[in-house]
Amino acid sequence: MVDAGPSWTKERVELLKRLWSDGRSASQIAAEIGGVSRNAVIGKVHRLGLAGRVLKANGADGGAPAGRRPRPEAEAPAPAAVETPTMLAPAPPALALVQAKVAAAAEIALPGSERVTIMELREYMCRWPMGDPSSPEFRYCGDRSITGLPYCTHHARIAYQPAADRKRDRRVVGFR
DNA sequence: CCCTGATTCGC
DNA sequence: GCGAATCAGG
Repeated sequence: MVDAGPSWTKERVELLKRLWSDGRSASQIAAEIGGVSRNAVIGKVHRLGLAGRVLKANGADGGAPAGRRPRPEAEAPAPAAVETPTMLAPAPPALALVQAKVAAAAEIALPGSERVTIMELREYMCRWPMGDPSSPEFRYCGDRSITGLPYCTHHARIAYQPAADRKRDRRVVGFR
């Protein structure tokens, strides 16, 4: 006689609780437990009333009307939006442009940096300029950008510095 | 394109 | 009760 299948046994629930309170993500917990999806983990967590970790550093935000759409009877096609490379052309702040030149002159070879031309630039790619925009060698970072932001995590930190941190000018060494 | 949790609803 | 689908966001 085999068991009816892996369900939320005491063991698995306790493991879930431990991992969740330990700060593990739902997908990691799902992989750890096995046999369940990340959605299953989240669903169980909510049913257990464990949801709402005081952790708000991630994309979790209460009050968002989500959920499965209630059985669509008809579905109208949506017009396709065309996006040309020109539309993707960045308009970086002057400060960022200067810093980009600094990076280009100093240390471009960042690990994991893809570097793409404007034609290769995709919506999800980092639009941080690298090199002289007037040069044929001009490239963009091309690394995976943060969704909703034009830059990758690395360049976003540079582009979006808190006002307090920007108060003092950064000395440009070896470039002017 | 990767990822996170939150919510709803058919089963 | 379960969890896929969906949503909202980084």
